[in-house]
Amino acid sequence: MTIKKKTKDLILDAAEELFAIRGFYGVSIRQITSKAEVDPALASYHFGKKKDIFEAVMLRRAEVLNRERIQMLDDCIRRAKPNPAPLNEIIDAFTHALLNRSLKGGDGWRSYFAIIAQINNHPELGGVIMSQYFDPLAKKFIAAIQANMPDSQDEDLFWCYHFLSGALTLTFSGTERISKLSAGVCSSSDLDAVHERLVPFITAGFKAFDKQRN
Amino acid sequence: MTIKKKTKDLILDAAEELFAIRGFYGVSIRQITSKAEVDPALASYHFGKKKDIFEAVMLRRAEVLNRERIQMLDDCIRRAKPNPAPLNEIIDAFTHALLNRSLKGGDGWRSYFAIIAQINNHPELGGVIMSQYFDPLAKKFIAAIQANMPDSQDEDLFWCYHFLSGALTLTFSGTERISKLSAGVCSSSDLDAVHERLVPFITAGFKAFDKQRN
DNA sequence: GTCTATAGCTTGATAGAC
DNA sequence: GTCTATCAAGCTATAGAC
Repeated sequence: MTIKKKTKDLILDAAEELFAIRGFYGVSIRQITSKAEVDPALASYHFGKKKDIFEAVMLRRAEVLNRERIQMLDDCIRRAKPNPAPLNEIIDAFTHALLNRSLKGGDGWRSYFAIIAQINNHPELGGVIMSQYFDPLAKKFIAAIQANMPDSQDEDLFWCYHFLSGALTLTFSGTERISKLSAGVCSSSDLDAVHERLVPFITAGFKAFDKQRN
Repeated sequence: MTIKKKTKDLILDAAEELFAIRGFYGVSIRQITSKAEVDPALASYHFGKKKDIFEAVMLRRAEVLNRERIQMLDDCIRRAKPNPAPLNEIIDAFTHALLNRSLKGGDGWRSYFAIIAQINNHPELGGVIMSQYFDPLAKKFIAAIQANMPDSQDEDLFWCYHFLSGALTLTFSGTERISKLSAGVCSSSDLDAVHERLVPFITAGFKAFDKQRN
């Protein structure tokens, strides 16, 4: 039943796990191929340069993720018609697939999100790689929020999106800081707990800029 | 007038700037000493190992920062007595010194905060270094919030703090992503704009978990 | 597709002269 | 405190045999 994994995937799996912990520069090709139990020369044969391995890691899961998120957004817009979709459902559509994969997707997904968290907060790469993979989707979500808050100002909404992005990616980072800070009351890996709190928190934040309601 | 900087500070300045852009592993000791225009051997003479340079960079600005923040918190608590301090003032006390230094503190401070953003989202270091330097202060702020929202649940507050931390540090990261996403409507470096929006956003988020108000 | 072998660098760290 | 010189190790990347 278990089919032997292709070399390419073995390399990507190993690279994903190592990049998540030590970042791009903290990992060597030899460490990757060693963890993948594959010859070092095969990395450049299959991918080319080290940067190409990293981009392949990024790309592999981005597509499936964004497809799910757009699907959820479209669903909640359709359900609400002819009214605009409720704010909390929009936020949930934005975050649900991510939190869910991060919780139940296995180690590969967890590593992937840890990389995303680092990239998003990286001064050079955040504006390039994150934009490349996620801006088209971000624009769709902001448009949906605009439909819900027609009198709001663009600048407010973009900044709110920015805060959402920061809160969300820190959650992915896999830091156990909140466990220590709360003396065990909270656990970083308890993504159900985040699930229940992130959406109301962010929704309330956006609503603070709804001119119609205030 | 201009006093010649000591070698130690030259090294720290250069290291700070380089670590901010490329992370710990992405920077070599030779790159640091070269930028500092100082002999490579002096790095280990003054600091020891590479990790010691990094920790010296972290430590240098943490103390002055936390002193300012605690001062502001104590002030707003004293002003409100005998009532609990208002939520928005507590959040402002938590963020004001950081945003202000990041805006007007010069390049060194900007680099420092970019490092903080990366560390906070780093799976290994976030739970160690951030806790070490900032958890005592975080606990004071959460206690102040608890005084304002006495019926709230601890678990809710810790998670809200976590979201605050993520939103705040992403702002420091210096990514220009929001500039691109908003097609120029917002600019990452316009920290006045953040100043006006972060506090109401986060305050509203916390209030969503205030049992007394809902 | 896989592996051996290796070229050509750069790295962290230090010993020892001044 | 500063600098020269250097070591051993690790690095990316590839050429060429199988």
